[in-house]
Amino acid sequence: MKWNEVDRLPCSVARAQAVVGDRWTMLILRSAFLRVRRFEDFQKQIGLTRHRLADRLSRLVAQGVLEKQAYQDRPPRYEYRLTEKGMELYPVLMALVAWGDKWADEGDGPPLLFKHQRCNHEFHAVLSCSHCGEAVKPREVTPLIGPGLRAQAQKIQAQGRRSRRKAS
Amino acid sequence: MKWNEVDRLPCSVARAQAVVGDRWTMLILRSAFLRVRRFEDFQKQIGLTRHRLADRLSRLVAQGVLEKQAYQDRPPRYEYRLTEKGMELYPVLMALVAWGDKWADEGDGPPLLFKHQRCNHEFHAVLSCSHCGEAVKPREVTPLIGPGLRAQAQKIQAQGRRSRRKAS
DNA sequence: TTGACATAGTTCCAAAATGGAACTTAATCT
DNA sequence: AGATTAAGTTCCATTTTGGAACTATGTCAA
Repeated sequence: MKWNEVDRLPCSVARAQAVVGDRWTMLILRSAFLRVRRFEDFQKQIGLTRHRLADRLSRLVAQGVLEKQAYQDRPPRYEYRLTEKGMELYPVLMALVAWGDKWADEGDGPPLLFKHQRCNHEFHAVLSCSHCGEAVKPREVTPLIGPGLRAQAQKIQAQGRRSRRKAS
Repeated sequence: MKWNEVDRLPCSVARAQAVVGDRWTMLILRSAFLRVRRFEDFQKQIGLTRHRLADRLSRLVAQGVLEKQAYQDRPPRYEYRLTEKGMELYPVLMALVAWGDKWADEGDGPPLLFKHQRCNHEFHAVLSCSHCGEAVKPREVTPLIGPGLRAQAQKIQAQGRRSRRKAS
C-alpha cells in the first residue's frame, strides 16, 4: 500500500496520520501553537527546506488544519493560523511533549514548561476519560468494534458476493 | 536539516517525532496496543511492505519502544511487545484516535469504540492537567522557557565565543 | 523422504519524496 | 539605483519507499 492510500483504511489513527503523520507536520503545528504564523518564521524555527515547508503548509490549508489570512495588502502577504480543526490537535501535541520530556530528555530537562492558568501550576498532559474525568491507563480500556468498522466489513462482503457472481 | 538530525533539536515534540514521526510507526503501535505481536500479523493488518516493516520494527526495538521476545524455540520465533516506554505512547495514540474520529470520519462513524472499565462507559481521550485533573484547553496554557532550552541557549553562546576568539 | 506450509525476513530495482542551493517576484526602504 | 524583506519556485542529487520475488529454517502430512 502506498502512503497516500492510508487515509482510506477504516482506522482513525491512519486517517489522522494521513494528515499529521508526515515527518515535519507536527513540528509545524508545534510552532503554530507557539504563535508562529509566517513562512519565514516557520522556516527559521524548524529548519526544514523552504521547498517542503511550502508544500506542507498548502496541504495543511487544503485539509483545513491551517488557514491563510492576509495580514497586509502591499505587497500582499499571508499568515497561517490554526483553524478549530487544527486547534483540536493540541492534545496530540501535548501528549507528544509529555512523552518526549520523559523518554527523550538529553539530560538538560524539558525545553519548555507549561503552566495551566486555571490552577496556576506547571503540568504535563494526562489522558483522561471524557465520561468520568479520571486518568485512563491502557489496561483499563476495552476496544469494541464500532459502526465504521462494521460498515467496512459489509462493503467487503458485498464485494465478495459481486465477484463470486461474476466468476460463476 | 536532515530528518535524522531532528532529534537533536531542543524540543520534545521533535525528539518524540524522531521516534514515532515516521509514516507507519503509529500504525504499528496502534496494532501493538490491539495485541498484535507478530511480523505476519502486523504486515497483514497494516499493509506496509515487509521490507519497511522489518526496518521499522528493528528501529523501535533499538529505541526501546518494543522488545523482541522468543515465543517458541524450534524454529526460533520472536514476537514484538510494547515496553513501558512504548506503553506510555498510549495517550498520543488515543488523542489521534479522538481527533480522527471527529475530523476524519468517512460518514460511517468511528471504526472502534473504547470503553473505560473503571466507569464502564464509552469514552474518548481528553487532555487534562496532571496537577488539578481538569480538562485543559490551548488558550489556558502558558508555555515557559524550561531548563532544556536554557541549557541549549548557553551552549550556543559558548560556541559563539569560541568562534569569535578563533576569528580574531 | 519429499513436497507443501508457516514464519520471518532479505534482495533488487523502479518510483517517489526529500534536502540544498540558487533563483524569482513584488514591493519597500535608504 | 541598489539593498532589503517576505514568500515562494526551480533544479538536481540523494534518500526513502513500494512491489515483487527470493531465502532460510523448521514442521507436518502423505
